[in-house]
Amino acid sequence: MPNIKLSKSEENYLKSIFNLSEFGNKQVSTNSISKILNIEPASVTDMLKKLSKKNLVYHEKYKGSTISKSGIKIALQIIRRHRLWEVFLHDKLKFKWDEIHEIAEELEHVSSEELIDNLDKYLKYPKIDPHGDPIPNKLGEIDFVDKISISDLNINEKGIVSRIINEDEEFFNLLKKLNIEIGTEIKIVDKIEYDQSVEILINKKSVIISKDISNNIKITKI
Amino acid sequence: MPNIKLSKSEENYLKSIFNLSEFGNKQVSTNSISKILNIEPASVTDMLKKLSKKNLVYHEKYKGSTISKSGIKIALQIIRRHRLWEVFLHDKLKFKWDEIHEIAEELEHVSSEELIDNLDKYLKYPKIDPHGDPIPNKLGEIDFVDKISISDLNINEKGIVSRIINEDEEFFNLLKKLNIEIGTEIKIVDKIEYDQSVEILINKKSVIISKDISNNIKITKI
DNA sequence: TAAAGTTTTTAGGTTTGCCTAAATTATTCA
DNA sequence: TGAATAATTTAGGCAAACCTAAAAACTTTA
Repeated sequence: MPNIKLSKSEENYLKSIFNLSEFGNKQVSTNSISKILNIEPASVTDMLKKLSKKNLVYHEKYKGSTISKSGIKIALQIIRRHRLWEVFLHDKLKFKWDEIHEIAEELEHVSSEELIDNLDKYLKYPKIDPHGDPIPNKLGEIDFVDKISISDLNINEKGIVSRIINEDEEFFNLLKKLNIEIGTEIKIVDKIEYDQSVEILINKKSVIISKDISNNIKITKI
Repeated sequence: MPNIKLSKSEENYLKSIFNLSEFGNKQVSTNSISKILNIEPASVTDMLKKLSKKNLVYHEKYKGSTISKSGIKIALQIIRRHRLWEVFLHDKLKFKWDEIHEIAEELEHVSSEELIDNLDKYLKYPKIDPHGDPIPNKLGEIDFVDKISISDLNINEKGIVSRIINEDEEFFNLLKKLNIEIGTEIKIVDKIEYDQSVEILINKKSVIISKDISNNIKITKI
């Protein structure tokens, strides 16, 4: 397969389509891509045609788009680059958890395979990024640890925080206030039926968090 | 001064113009920029107009271009980014001397001031890059060590290799063969009038190098 | 099931950064 | 010094990646 060199735009589209498709399994609407990338639907259609011609997505007029095998492969490489840079920014350059995403968004488009491989080695082949997201290896293989949310636990069950979905600064600050970070152990004290908020125990202190918050915190059951 | 965000192209032009201008002192011809960037003269004219409108260069029709104060400032920041990345690639990621330029050429356009400052700190504020070129600090200040070439030494004088001008792989391989790298001590054995080649002593072995080669190797006299 | 609403596409523009060909200006040198 | 040559600019085009407005196709719902 001739390693096609893609533009930054094309790479961003592929990454978004992959993310929206839930690992290539779902059809993706033109509108959803438009919203995620903040680009008008008409422009998205243009690009879908282009990616379609390159066999990176299948696009059926007025229906939706599916990412192809080779599209997935490329998307995983971009995600790999992104997450490795995040590890570097966080662990080596001491950036805070919520500052790394934007910079990694730029760095991920520097396309030298050797660069990424050497970076990977330098970082000692990390398996997850600072948000707890798994990092694909050189071959695009990725650990699909099917994570559950806090709200999926029952009363008295325990878990370890393993992944934070929302990457906004606001959310980051909230977690800091709650003393929650990756690795934190939590225990479900109570589940409130009314609004599905959850009372949890963190370091022997109990707090009540909303449904929205608990959905954004993935855990490993213990 | 409102921090204008420049495109990759604009940054590359500014960097080239700065380099050709010998630190802002010389007028630069449209043709010389064209040659360095491998872009047709007509396109260079277009860009010069654009940079002129932004007050980054002064451009006089059919005469030449001069880089402005603010142009120099920006150029120095780009050079700073480039050289810091080169140090990172060489020292941390263990890239070879001749592989780093191309990758740094990409990385230098990732424009986060915080990124570069943290990188600088992480690398312990290096003063020179792997080629021996000085790295501007955050303020754009740069050590102007006025280096002399091998050919400037007289017979029996000694020097330490401090900077390699030519960054091509070929030249790199040649230096490897000659056992020359930054820090190597050399002594002038003889200067051949005929073609201005020089006989030098490296690690007790004597070799004759052409004028072109000796011009590309800067040294510090000892 | 047809009208209304939503989604998607088409058509026609814009900007950026490049190109070629031709015109203009500057320089060289006989 | 003026004719040839070289350097530079102008003019007109092109592709990429956006945009808006309008048309077309799908979906919902009364």
